[in-house]
Amino acid sequence: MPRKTTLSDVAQRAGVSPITVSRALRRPDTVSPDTRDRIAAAVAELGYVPNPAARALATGRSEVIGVLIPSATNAVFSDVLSGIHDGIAGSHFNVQYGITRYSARTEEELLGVFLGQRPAALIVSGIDQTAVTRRMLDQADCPVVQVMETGPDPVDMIVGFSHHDAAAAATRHLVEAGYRRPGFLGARMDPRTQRRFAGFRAEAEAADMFDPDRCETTPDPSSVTRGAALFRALLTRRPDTDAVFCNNDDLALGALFEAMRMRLPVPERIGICGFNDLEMTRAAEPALTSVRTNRVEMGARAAAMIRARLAGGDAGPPAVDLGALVVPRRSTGGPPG
Amino acid sequence: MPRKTTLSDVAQRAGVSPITVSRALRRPDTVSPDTRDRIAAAVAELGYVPNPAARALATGRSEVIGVLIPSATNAVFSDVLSGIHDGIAGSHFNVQYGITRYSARTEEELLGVFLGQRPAALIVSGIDQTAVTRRMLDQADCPVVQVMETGPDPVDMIVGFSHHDAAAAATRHLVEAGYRRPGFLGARMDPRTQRRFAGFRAEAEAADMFDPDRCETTPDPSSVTRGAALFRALLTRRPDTDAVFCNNDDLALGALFEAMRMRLPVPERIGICGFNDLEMTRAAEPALTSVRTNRVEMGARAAAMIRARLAGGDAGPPAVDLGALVVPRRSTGGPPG
DNA sequence: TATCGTCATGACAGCGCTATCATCGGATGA
DNA sequence: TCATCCGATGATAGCGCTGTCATGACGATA
Repeated sequence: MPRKTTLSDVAQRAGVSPITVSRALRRPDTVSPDTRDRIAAAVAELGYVPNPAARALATGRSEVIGVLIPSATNAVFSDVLSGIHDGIAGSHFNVQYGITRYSARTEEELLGVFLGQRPAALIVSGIDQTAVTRRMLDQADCPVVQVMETGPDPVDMIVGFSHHDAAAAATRHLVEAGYRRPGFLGARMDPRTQRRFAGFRAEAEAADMFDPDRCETTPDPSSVTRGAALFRALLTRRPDTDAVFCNNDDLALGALFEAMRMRLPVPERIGICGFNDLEMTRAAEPALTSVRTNRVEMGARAAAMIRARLAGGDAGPPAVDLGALVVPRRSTGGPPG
Repeated sequence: MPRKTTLSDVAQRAGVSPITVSRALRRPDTVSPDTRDRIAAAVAELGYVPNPAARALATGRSEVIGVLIPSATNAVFSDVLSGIHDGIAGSHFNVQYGITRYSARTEEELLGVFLGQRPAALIVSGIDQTAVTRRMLDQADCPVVQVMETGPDPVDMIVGFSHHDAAAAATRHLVEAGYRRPGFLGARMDPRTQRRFAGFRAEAEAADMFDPDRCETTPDPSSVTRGAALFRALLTRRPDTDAVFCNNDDLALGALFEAMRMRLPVPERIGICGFNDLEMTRAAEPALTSVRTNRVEMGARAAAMIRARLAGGDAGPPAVDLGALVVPRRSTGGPPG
């Protein structure tokens, strides 16, 4: 393997000094068009690729955007990641992920690692950081975006939606559809799930329909199988339950299948509402009502805010509420009559 | 923000030279227990975190493992990612992803970027790289692991399974279950999909049951909705089709829902087989037959091979076939009789 | 006792880039 | 005409770390 081409090689080739090449690459307008062209030619001929480590060392700042998410396999977060990737496409930035596995401690550790790299920016999930994490974020001298939620006291910038309000809206939809004995299915019970539960509870209480015995939850991870199990447990304990708000679409799909197995007609005998509006809700039979959250856009917005900030331009408002929309489908068509 | 603590700060605090601290951190056995302890104490007191950029510059080698995958939202790849994360947990390595969007050209570009970072190792998806990509990989002086497939001519190391054989096995299962007019549903039609199709075709032809008119494919991305549409199209054109091998579980789920809408009993009237054995196949009603591929383990193995290689130890065989297993469930219970 | 090898540690230089200040020729204005 | 400014380029130093070689102390060996 031949030695890697360096700035100096390019400089020599173009007949200028290394620093001029550096300038031509980073701020082309500060170099005369003539030399700029010669340098561009030399770069192309030599196939020069800048060494990001050297740049990071000299500037004290890397071009890595650190992203901390609880899980890579949860469709919700991979959508956000996808949006982030869209948002940084065409820039010089790179994305580095850390998976916290829903552990605030792990998040804290990973953040320490990221901070050691002097990241260009940080994206973290949610607003429930430990005190130590919070302090590190406050002191990080780079843009920080919290995603997935809204909240009164962001570290820096925040883009997301209110899980409480979204769940409340879904619950209201169930009530308006004519259901009277709604239940709640939840797994994992992380902070976002808890807020959704709070939204369900608030709205159900407002309609005088809240019954703690109709809330079936587990700290275990969410899955379709778990949704089926929770649904059966709920309907066994409270056979008169006539609707379920599921904390996410996986659970809802499991509930739907279990309802089939139990021969409970959906939506007549029991209504089912999911959360996140994954693609499959549309194609299900019956199609599943769900709550649309703009996850890809969330990631893209976070990336855009970071780019604007780093470019020194106007980054727009520091808090963006992308909202969430109940999408009514047949699974909550209401009881007969 | 106070200046970041450096090696020298730690050295001063511990009363040794910087280079000794460097050694204590990287190869503790080369330093006397006494000084090692003093240095550890100093590191803890000062909260020292090494600067990876400086290390990368000095060694000519970063601690980033570059991973190139077609999509972050496809559950298949996020499982692999998850496995990679498991596999590098506790090491000093970091993972950086590039999303190729199923484009060999994009893969080529991203690889160029990664190579500029002098990664510790590379993980790429599949074996269908462009000539340029292939050359870059051949010349990369770091471990390279191809994942998701097996093949006769790996760049370096490879871990995966034969899509052809896995699809053939699934097709054989359909035949053995008693189905006689099997069809194929495929989307995206990327190289892996094509190989699965080839496996289906080979096995169907062997049983004298191949009919090109029973193959419904689209270059568009895969989704549950798409599965439903392809299923309907196939059953409309060839109403006597009695089983479908779906290229993945999303399509299979869509096919299942569409079969419900069309009132075609599964598995009596039509058998449905998926691919990947995502979690939901178990919970579906009827439960979906699928092909189990060991995606998480694939990522973990790739990471382990890299770690072993970089540690200078025995990395084991350079080609690992993780196999794939047909998991029969009720959706392919066979026609009556 | 002289010699050698080994272990623990240190001095020095340099990885490839950029921040900072310096330089220089030429255009501008009084 | 001379001082002034500006745009384009260069020289220098250093970012924080590690590779390499040097050093010194000590015990083993003959």
